[in-house]
Amino acid sequence: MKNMSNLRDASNYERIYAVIGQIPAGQVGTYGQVASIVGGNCNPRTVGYALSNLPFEADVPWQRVINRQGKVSPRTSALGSGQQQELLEAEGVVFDPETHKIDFKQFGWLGPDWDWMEEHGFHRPPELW
DNA sequence: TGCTTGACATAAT
DNA sequence: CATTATGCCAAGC
Repeated sequence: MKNMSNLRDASNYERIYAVIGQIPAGQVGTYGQVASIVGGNCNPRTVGYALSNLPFEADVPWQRVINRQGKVSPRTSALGSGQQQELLEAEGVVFDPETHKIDFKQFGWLGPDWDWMEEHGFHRPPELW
């Protein structure tokens, strides 16, 4: 286990996983949002790629990361987007029965705690909702 | 080194 | 709403 108190020198993947790990149950973040928090040479595609490379057993709440449309990504790995939606619903996230989208105003993650970010060297994410 | 692909985002059409 | 185009970074070949 690495020293999680300083992620400034950690790889993008570790930073991405660390940020996603901060998303509480019942809330969802987006690929772009995670990328913004991680900052630097990290983009939405990098986040998606990192998650696609994520081992199944990894202790990362990957299901709480969805796309900007408010829907689970249609190309989610073997588990399938249906499974991802189930996991989120089990956490209290509600999908619109018609559009199959979640309401970011209700379930949108506002980012990690300020002190957590300061302690780990992250910067303030843009307020999207 | 260069090209292609990918669990994306955004703007234009 | 869908389709296209472009930008972005990491991996694989």
